[in-house]
Amino acid sequence: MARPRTVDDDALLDRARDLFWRQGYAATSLRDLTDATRLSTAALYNRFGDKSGLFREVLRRYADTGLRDQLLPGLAALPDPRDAIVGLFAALTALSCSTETPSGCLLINTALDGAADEATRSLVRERLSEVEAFLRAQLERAKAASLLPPGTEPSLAAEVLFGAVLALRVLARLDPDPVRLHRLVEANLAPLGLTLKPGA
Amino acid sequence: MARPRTVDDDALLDRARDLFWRQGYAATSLRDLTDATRLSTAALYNRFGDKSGLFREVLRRYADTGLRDQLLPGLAALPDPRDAIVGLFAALTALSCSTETPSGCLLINTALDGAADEATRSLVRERLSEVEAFLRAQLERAKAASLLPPGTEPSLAAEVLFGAVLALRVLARLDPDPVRLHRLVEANLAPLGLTLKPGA
DNA sequence: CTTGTTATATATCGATCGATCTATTATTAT
DNA sequence: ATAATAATAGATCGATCGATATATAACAAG
Repeated sequence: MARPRTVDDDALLDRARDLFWRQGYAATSLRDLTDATRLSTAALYNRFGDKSGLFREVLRRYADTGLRDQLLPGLAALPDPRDAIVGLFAALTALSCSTETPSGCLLINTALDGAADEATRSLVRERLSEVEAFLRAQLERAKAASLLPPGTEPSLAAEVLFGAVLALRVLARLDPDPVRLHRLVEANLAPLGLTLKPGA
Repeated sequence: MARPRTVDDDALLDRARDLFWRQGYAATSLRDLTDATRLSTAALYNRFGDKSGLFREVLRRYADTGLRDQLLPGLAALPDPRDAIVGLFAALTALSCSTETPSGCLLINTALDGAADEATRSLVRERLSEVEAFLRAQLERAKAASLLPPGTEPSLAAEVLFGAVLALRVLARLDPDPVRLHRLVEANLAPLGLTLKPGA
């Protein structure tokens, strides 16, 4: 019983996401956002309250569509937990090497952005911790099935692999050399007897 | 043959550094900078050209005083290259755990800041690559002296350890838990037979 | 003391920032 | 048809942004 929206949230948030991703939060102006979304500031504020609220919605969608809804559940359903771990790194490496998307990870960029308010930082921590939780769960599955080198501690190994994720995503923005990124990932997977290469 | 400066560059850049470090480049205004330095915008522009020029000078001093001038040369002079590597991680871990300094690394924060111009990004890459070069040099020294596990490739190990540095510094801002940071560093040093603990 | 040079402060520039007010449009429910 | 509701555009708000023009202050060299 109201006027219908001319731009749906998904398309709107995707366009805003690309701006925030490339330029950062502070460097992306309302003017940039209205130009990209073809919507007035009034319309944006009616939906999201303010710029920070829009940004948080962008972050949520970024994390949800990128990880929570698609990638992680699919990987967790794999019979072999080692494939789940390798699959995550394969996806993140491919994303880091892609030229169609801005380099680096929007969540990690935001984690290092000192201008982010506490609500935003909290959201970032929550979503990034889901990645580590995924790794820990798969490593525990793998350990229970004796698929890991003896003495491997799932919780500690998950922290180390999560660190590898952070390094990968930072390096993707710092020096996006696909060869180097692959080398880094392989070196971090090797101690667990894992590799990106499918037939090895 | 000219009017003397009322504030020396070192003190000025230190105060500006703390602002950029905590808030980021875009979120730090000229007003913030003039308040902190007790200098007018005209004086700042006379010295540094513009805000970006001031920021680059801050970055240079940050990298020089933190790494190039003091830490790395002292470590490189140690007789045992393993002590040099461990010493670097000990210093970075202590810095990451300190509450007297803003969390995280200004260079890495800037690397992920999409608003940085190319001159700034180039400076960041150059200074961070010095860290990896240091690690590579020490690992080569160690390999030559047969101080590393057999088969260790210095260049690859340096990339992995540099990744650990990135992860450490990101995690310091994301979740600055000293216990966790130490655990991460130890886990990354262990494969090379190294440890932070001096008597082990 | 004068001249030249540099550092600084004050005042202010136009532009742009995020945000809001008012009015209008498009829809559903009655 | 009419009323109620929500979405949007257009205009504009005061504040603040980075930057600059002008004038003054403090020193060294002659």
